[in-house]
Amino acid sequence: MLSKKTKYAINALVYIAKHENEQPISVSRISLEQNIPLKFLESILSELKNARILKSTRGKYGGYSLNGTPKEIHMAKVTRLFDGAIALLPCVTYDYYERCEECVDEVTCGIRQIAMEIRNETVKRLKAATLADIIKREKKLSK
Amino acid sequence: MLSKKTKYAINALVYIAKHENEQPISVSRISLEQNIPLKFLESILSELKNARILKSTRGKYGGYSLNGTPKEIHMAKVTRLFDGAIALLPCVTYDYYERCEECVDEVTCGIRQIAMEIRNETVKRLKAATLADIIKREKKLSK
DNA sequence: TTTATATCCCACTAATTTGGTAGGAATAGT
DNA sequence: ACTATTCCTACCAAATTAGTGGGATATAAA
Repeated sequence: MLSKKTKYAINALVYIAKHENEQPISVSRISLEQNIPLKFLESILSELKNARILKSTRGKYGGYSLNGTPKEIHMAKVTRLFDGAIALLPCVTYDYYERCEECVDEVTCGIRQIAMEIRNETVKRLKAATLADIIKREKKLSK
Repeated sequence: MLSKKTKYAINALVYIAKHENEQPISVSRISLEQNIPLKFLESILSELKNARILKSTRGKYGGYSLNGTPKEIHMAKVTRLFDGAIALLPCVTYDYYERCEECVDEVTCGIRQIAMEIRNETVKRLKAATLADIIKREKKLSK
């Protein structure tokens, strides 16, 4: 399951992407429109900024805007940022590799391949899920 | 990520399946061979029994044996039992359906379809990952 | 220069989940 | 009776998740 943090982050990003012409957008506005607790959202957007997914402008009329196009920002990156590895096992991740403690022999582990196949599929689809793609899907659905 | 409970469960099931001719197998033996804390394993096998994945024999020379063939028992069932829903969002699960609190409108949600596609793929592969399949893969890998 | 509106930053907390442990009752084979 | 087993209930510690609070800092406009 995606954490609330990740879901909030995606909702906020989609909102910002939808209002690209009005950027930057303040935390308080997103909080109101998307029903996300203000201070929590603040910390989320700050993390997104540190990860260079968003950029910020301080002071009056400041706020956040996308650091990149809606086609470049995708769910895999956001998910990894907040929820860590996407794979089912720590031993089949790029970014967060670790041995399985429980594992007697990694090389002959029967579920490792399976976990790897699932990860590949999942990452592929999450990378394809860019903000642009999500917005396109939403438009199609609201027709 | 799979929880330790799920991984322990799968390891234990694979072990039992591998020793089908010597069944029933005691908790203490599996605990020793698979390096799983005894009391924790006890509770895991008990849950597997309540879910009718294992069956038990009490008393001396008792233990656990598979309730079904190694081809019938698969990772999807075990994962769901211990970790709950497999999907990324609560609104795209069969067994554990719940609205996303964060969601403004489920029908036009752009990431719901994506989550559904990923779930379908993942469940398909986890269902294919039967004990028989896992053991076959292990044999292949140890050659 | 003051004021209003922003982000930034650091510390704290409450609730939930995860990964166990402890102790003893019930059961069955020898 | 003895011994090895599952069964059952309660408890517990650590980690993670989902936040909150308070104030410093920056910037545009009046």
